[in-house]
Amino acid sequence: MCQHNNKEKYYITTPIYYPSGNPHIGHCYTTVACDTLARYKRAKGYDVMFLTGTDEHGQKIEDKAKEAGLTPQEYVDGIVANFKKLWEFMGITYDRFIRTTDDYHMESVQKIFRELYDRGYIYKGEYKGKYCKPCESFWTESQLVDGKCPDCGRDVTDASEEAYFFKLSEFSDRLEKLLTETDFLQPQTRVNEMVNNFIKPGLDDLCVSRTSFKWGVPVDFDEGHVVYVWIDALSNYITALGYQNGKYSDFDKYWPADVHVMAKEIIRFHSLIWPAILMALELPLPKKVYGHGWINFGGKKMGKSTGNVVDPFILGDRYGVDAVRYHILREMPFGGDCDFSNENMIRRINSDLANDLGNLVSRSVAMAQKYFGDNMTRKFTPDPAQDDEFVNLVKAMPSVVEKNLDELQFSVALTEIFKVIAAANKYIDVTTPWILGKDEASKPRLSTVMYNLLETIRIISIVLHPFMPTTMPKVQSLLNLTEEQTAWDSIYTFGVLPETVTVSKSTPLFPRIDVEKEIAELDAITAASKKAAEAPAKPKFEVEGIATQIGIEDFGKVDLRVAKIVECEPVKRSKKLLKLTLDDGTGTPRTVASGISQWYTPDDLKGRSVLFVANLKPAKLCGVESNGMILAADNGFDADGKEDVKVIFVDGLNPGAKIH
RNA sequence: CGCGGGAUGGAGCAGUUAGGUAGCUCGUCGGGCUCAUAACCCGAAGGUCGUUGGUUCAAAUCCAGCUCCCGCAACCA
Repeated sequence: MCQHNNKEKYYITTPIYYPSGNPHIGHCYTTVACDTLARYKRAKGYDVMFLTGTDEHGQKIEDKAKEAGLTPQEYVDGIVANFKKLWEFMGITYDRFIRTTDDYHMESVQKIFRELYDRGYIYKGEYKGKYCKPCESFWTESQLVDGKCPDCGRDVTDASEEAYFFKLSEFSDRLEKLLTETDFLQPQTRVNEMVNNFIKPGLDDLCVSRTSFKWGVPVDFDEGHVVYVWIDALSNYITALGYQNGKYSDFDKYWPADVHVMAKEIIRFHSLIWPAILMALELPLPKKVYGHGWINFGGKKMGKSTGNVVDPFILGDRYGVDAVRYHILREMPFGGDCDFSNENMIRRINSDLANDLGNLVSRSVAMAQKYFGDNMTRKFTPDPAQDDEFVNLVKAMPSVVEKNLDELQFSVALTEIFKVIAAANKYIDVTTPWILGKDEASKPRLSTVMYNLLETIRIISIVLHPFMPTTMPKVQSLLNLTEEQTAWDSIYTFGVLPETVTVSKSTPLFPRIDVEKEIAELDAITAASKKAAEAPAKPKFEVEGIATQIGIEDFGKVDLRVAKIVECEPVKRSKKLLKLTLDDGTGTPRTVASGISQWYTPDDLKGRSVLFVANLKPAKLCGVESNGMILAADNGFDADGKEDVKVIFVDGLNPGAKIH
């Protein structure tokens, strides 16, 4: 073990998670990966700082809390407790947990915001959006519901509000260099995506304050403004070390971070916005940003409706936390996505953990006891033909594992370890201990074979410890290993195990799972939880509140007409739009785009008559100019729980007929 | 022509950067062993490497076109 006085530091972070819902298996992956790396680095003697936490501000939290009838703080407190419970359950050894609602963080954010302002990187400008006067609230285009205020359903007007902007555009060149000329962003395949999508088209300055909601860090020099997510959330990586606050004081020690780990959807924020903020603050940049893939289900992104059992608590309870940790780290390839299924997980647990690893330990320990009792003494009797290849393989493994762990290639590291496990099982077959055990004269040779096996198990137990922190100590206690014999640096030497090994009786480390029975049970759980989740949502067809009263003259402004659909085709580049050509009675064909392709195919619509708003201002949607709006009803939810929309057909009426 | 990823034996993947007998895990079938968690070891079957064309002595690999899948972004008048 390298016990230097000045231990090298290692600072690793997960993102701070958004607690608008409970944690799921995706959060688990990121956090388990970081934990494994943190444990590995600690074992190697690094002074590790492993940070995780939660990003608790913003409109969405405000809304969710309201829905639940709680204050935002009460709401996030509840969810954050669940996150912490899960991390404890999964054996996560984070050193610090930051919440953006922590006083010290909020204090730091205010100072950082002011510092950026003082340095001239933040300026006051105008944020354009849609405004609902009665509600006094701003909305973005995408928040609108049918072009109306999502709160009250009334019309909104173009308006702009005061907002602060960060001069992201100024860092364009430096960011491009950072991405293309260094290995800052991992995996490299993401670099093109960032450069082509965001840098080349030109980076816009970033809106970093809002006045439309209150749940956030107030801008301390301009009342009414709240710091928007970017500066609030990203700066957690430095405020948690005490940057601009008195809570902690190890910024100088741990910054810059050695690696920020995250899922790919937020790579953009960490590879563009975050470095730019740090450049503006004249702080060192993190050494590496690593974006991993997603855990999908049946090739599709994770979603509530997929109905898989993905509750990490349930999986951990049934199979053991270490098995879950192993599976997700083994399955996720470097940079890519992986597919999660209960079948795959159970199969992998059975074959890798029960059959190969568990059984290897079990049979080795059992033989040692059977032939030598509790204390086995090696009488060194090598057989190069049988031993050398195997022992050399074991000796070569640690450095390969370390290399892959350093590069966050967990699945490759595990594959390498399990090659040794397979080789050990084969070694037993080749050396046939049960034959050696029959003859007293071959006992010395037998003791050597057993020693090689137990020594291999010792080394494996150390390299697997960061991945499976609950199970490996059990293995080590079977061999009654001392602290030196389980130290990370001892894996480079084959022969650390003492000549006389004390062996304890073993019980199966990973019990075999009955696949069919287990799948059936999981399916039952899935069905039950799906039912429970849907029960309240399903039958509900809520009648929307009636909008505020209008005069007849207001209604008169809307020119409703009958039209016959003569042509209909999907709009390229769009998932939801259909392009309709209408006969509106004027003799001039009229083009209208309608977001109904989820519910209707072109053939459903051709030749049918519908109602539409004829005097709506034209708008361009995905390259199609739309001159009007087809009337349709929000018909609640269909049998699958999906939104149901029905176009109002009026077949037989004359195109152009006016509705009043 | 918005951006990116993918298509390899029944399933899941590696191999593509620096062209040259197509590899791994699971599953299937046959055999071996009996120390072990009906586990372990050996062997076999099974692939025109999405498609078309090009470069080359030689292409899963390089080039061009096409098809399909997934995601991001945009959009849901």
